[in-house]
Amino acid sequence: MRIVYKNAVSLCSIQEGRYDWLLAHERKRRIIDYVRQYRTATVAQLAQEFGVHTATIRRDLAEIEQEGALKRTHGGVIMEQWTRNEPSFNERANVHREEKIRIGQLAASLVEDGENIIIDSGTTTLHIATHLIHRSDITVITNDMNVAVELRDAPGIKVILTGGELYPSSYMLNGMFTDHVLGSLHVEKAFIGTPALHPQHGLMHPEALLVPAKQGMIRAAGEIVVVTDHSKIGKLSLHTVAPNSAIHTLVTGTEASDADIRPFQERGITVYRA
Amino acid sequence: MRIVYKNAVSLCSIQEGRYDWLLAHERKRRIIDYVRQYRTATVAQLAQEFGVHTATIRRDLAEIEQEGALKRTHGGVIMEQWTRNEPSFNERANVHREEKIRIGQLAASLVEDGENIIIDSGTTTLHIATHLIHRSDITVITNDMNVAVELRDAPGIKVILTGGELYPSSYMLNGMFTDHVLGSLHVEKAFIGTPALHPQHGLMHPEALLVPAKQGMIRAAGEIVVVTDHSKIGKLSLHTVAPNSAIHTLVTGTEASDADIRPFQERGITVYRA
DNA sequence: CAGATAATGATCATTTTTGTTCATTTTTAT
DNA sequence: ATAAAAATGAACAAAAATGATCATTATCTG
Repeated sequence: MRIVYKNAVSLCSIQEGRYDWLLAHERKRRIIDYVRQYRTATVAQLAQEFGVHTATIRRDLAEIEQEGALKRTHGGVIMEQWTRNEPSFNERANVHREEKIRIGQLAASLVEDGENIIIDSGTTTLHIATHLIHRSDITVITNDMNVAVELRDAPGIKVILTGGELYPSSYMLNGMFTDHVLGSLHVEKAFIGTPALHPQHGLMHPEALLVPAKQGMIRAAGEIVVVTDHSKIGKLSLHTVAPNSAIHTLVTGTEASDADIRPFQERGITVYRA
Repeated sequence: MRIVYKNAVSLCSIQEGRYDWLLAHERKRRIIDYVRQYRTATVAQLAQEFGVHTATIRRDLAEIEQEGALKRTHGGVIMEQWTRNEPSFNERANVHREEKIRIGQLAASLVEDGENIIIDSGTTTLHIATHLIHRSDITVITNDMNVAVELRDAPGIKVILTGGELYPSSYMLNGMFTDHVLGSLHVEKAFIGTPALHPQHGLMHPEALLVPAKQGMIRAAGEIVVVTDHSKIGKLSLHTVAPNSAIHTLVTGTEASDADIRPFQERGITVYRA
């Protein structure tokens, strides 16, 4: 951001039409935006960002905290968190965590500004959401409350949660309403996670209840991107969600071997290893 | 447009060449447009933009504020909408917290095993969910992710989240999908929270976007239970969500006076003070 | 065209906001 | 645990914005 001090008076200093000193009110609003984007900020950072004294930032933060939007700490502010973490969820998330983060980052880079996308429920797909926070003009449809919460404060992102029944002890929505919402939408891309991806049988899943939602996502999207860590490749499971011919792109980790991915490449699927 | 000849022409006005010869009224209209576009503006910005003295802008702003279109602040103006910030969730949750807990507990006791109920989004209604955790054989439909998460691990409770768009910086779902889901359900009871309950006008709400969801909940339920702390009783707001005749039961706190609740009792509404 | 009326610009005392300093508290490193 | 470093809040000074007043300019009316 370009900072122009108030007392630097130049009559015709309209440069690219943006005036760069802020109303106190606007500054407070932007502080909130800033912290929502980056989750945390120091007083010094904010003072520099907005070109004001740290005392001013402290005064602003005191007011903002009073309003309840953010939580102050020594040295800065953080977002008031929704951390009611499920142990089993965390456990799953920590298996191949590094790989999943890389996959999420790469998958997020496949999303272009202005697109509407579907993000499936899952630990890997959640990392896609995390990497979309700073993006703008994107609509995300998801059946995962974690994804929704992750993107809740992202100013450039509109979040639509499919309705449905809360799958026991998870943050995932399923059932008739989910299917109905997905059936009435069309998006550019769908990012689908999976516990089993087989060279012959394609996308598979052990739980029949969850199959229709995934199939609905696949039907609703023009391009299907499957994201999964390397350990799921080659696995079999009970139900076939979709054949490999429905998949356009596969994002996995560098841990996946050439042999793992070759069958998919041969079927015309673009494979990325993050 | 009327032409006004001025002899004092500022350099910037020549360069800009757009806003030089404006009638006062036209200028005011454009100020409003400008602020609508940029969300905020400083007096200095506007003075430069329209080539008039800051005192003139101040006079304009005073009138505009009088008319209610914009909100003045020190140094400039902002859009009213952004000032009249609904207090954040955390802030609201802490106002009358004890009373809301009592209301939630009493309201929860109105739910019988085996029933299907709707729980509206809100801080008071969230306490209803909290008091339902140990109950069994209850289906809860809600448009609030907080309610859903609260009941996520309750073994005896099935949770259905309506779909919809995530209302910015909240945990509330709204929009077409919400309305559709609510339109296809019927439940025994709906627990509705409200920021304004008026003896004559009934259930009111300041935000038009959120009205259809509440109306959908009311239509979907056989019995309407309004839960609200005493401070909301007697308040007016912009939109009428439902007349008092639609309400069957009102749960509020002991803080509510006899005079507060009498009008509702006279209309046949059962009133509980928790 | 002259005078009335309204709008604008300039000045200044007052109020609000921001910057500075410093004693105190909290965090970090030893 | 103790000392050094950093952050904080409070008090005060400086700067900027405001409202009121009054002079000036532009438009309207007869």
